[in-house]
Amino acid sequence: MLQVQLPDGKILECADNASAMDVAMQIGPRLAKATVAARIGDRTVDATRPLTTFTDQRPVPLRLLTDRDPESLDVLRHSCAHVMARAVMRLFPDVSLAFGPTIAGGYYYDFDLKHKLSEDDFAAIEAEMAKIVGQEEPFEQFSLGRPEATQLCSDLKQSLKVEHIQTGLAEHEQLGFYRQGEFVDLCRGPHIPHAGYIKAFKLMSVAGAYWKGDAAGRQLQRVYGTAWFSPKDQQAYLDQIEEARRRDHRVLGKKLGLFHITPDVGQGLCLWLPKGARIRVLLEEFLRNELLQRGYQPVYSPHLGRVELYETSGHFPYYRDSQFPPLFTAQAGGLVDAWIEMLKKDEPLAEDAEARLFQAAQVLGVEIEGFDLSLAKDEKLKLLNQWQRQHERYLVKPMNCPHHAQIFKAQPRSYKQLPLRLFEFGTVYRYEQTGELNGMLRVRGLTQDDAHIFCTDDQVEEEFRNTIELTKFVLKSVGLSDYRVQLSLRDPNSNKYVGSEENWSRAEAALRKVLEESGLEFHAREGEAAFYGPKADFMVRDCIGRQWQLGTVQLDYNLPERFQLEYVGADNKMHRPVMIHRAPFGSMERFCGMLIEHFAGAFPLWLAPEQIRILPLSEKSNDYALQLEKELTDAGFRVTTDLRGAKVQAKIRDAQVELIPYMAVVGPKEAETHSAALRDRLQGDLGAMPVSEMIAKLTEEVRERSIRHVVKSELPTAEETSKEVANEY
RNA sequence: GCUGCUGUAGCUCAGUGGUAGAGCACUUCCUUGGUAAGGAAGAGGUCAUGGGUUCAAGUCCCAUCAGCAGCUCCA
Repeated sequence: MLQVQLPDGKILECADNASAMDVAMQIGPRLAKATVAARIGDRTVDATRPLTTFTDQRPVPLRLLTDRDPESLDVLRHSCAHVMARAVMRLFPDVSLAFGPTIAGGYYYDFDLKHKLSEDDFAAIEAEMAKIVGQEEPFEQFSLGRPEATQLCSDLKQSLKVEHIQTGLAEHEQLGFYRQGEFVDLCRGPHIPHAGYIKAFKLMSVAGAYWKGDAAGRQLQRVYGTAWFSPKDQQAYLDQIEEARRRDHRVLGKKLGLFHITPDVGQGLCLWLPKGARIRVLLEEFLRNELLQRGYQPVYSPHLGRVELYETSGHFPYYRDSQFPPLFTAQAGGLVDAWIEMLKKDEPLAEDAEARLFQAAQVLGVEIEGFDLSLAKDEKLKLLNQWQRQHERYLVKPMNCPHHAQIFKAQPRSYKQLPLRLFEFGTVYRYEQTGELNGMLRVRGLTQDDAHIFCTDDQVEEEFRNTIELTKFVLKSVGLSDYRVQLSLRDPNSNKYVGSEENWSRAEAALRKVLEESGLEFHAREGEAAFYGPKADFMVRDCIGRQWQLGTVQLDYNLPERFQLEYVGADNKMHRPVMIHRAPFGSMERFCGMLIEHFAGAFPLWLAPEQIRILPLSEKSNDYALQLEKELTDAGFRVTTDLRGAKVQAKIRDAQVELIPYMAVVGPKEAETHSAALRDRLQGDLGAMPVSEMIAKLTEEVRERSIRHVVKSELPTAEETSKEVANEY
């Protein structure tokens, strides 16, 4: 007999070869019907295979998973991925399968296929899937040794699977497969008992993807789908996607006149229209006041800096490809620069090509003493670099920190001045890849609410704690309360990082300690750190459950080293300060873009670009309306008056559509009593009230920075999209 | 950067080789109103750009630019 222990501690006696399904049946047929999979320890397993195949532990620690457990959805979706692959294979027999894991909200499967899939194919695939689901065939697991597994995949003409067994799975002695009817797939599982458990599914989109995520590798076609235990759940999911689409900041930004991006200015370069700029100014003023109170000092730095500055900081060599190319004052600068880059590459430059470069350089007035084409590569590089250093080269700044480091260096520093907190809304430019650009969320010119804190080793913890507090305060003020922190640490197996082992360990330990003490939800991730230090990023969830990376705090032991920053300590010796980079908003562009989506364009009163619109009943009341506009403007509000010769209903509708928080309807009655009929965008008519009362009410709402009208997502939010390929080997 | 899709009026879009269209917005006129669209008239286009095929191209082909989705990247 096999002993099984359920979550409530109860022990059941079962047959030696019992499966989770058998256990469920033993408890009750209704439970058995609802059972989808099972959990043994922290592993999700098939409900239909003997428990003894999964564990040697006795009694077996078993938790049955029904369609109500979140883990079950992953199982269902992965099975649905198999169903989809099977359908695709029936329609396109020459298809070669890659991977088909679950992801947040659904699943995908990558195909290598001659036929170019498009959404037009979805109906046929879905129809085939419906047939498969209707047949309710079971998923049957079996294992093979390496040679047999390789042979099987090869017989099935699945070359990608063969490749994967030989490379990615080189360590595995036994390889698992699942069979469903004629469809066999190399797969770790687990799966639902049979396809009939899929009560709702839908193909969502098709896109390109790379084999094993390698941009240099083969391009595959990826079909995304979703699957649910009930059509109702699926509809709720589709509704949420629709809601996200409605909130798209690019659409709202256009509709509400907040910002504009045009190829006439350049890709990824954002124009802030008056109303969008208004929101930004308000946020900047809010933060500036807060920083001044917290002992920060404002600084300004130029948009350009010498290339050498960024060579010193390390940014230029490391990020060269994602920066705008250097600017040269000498005419031939670009040519020499390109020449150097070509020489640096391993493949040798054709001799006549280099001769022509040399000639062109000479035409452009480059004179390099002692240069000869017959010189060794290193010699040539030395002379060309020497020429470059004798001529000015500038970079549009990709980072503010080197400038701020220079401000620190501008005078001798004493420990008494530390911590020195320098802040600037600094605009930086980065040459992001075309495919990455996305409205205001990913741009090529962005303004960071940047600051650098220079402090002693002893102050690091306290300063880091303060920045965490600041970020918490800022997020709270704009009504963002659902967030957690991602602590990004170095990848111990990589050598892309600069700085000593010891500094890294110290920095990582300090961050972890403060985060632990802060009570914030945080999780650590290795390999996500910046090249110069570990960081803590604020991952903020908006009102419909999407996650955004906004504020960031980064520790840096490296830059002070590179810039040779020093201060005089109490011991009259020179010491190296530590630098903390921090930006509670992150970038103004990204933050505002996120806020637009979070509020669906309906900003709270304190941030609304237009707070009140005065609607005169007819032209007869225009004079009073304008008088009221002046009064409200003097009281500090952002007000306009709708003087069009339209009916008040039409004016109301337009103001509603433009998401103006308050309307003030005025007619002869109001003019007589110096009042206004206030209309709340959300609650409707609030009735007439004296102007003084209205000012008091709205002033209070601004002062409190009240947030109303934010919807809360009904759906459980998908856990952050994991990079791991679940369900796959 | 890669793969795929898209580009027609300020906006949203229709137009499948034969005279450039609609709704909204805009302008003017009428209407002077009490909480989500009053009426009429008018103006607005090098059909993204450049080539090509054709008697004829918004429509077919090629290139470029830009946008969208996904991948890859993100100091």
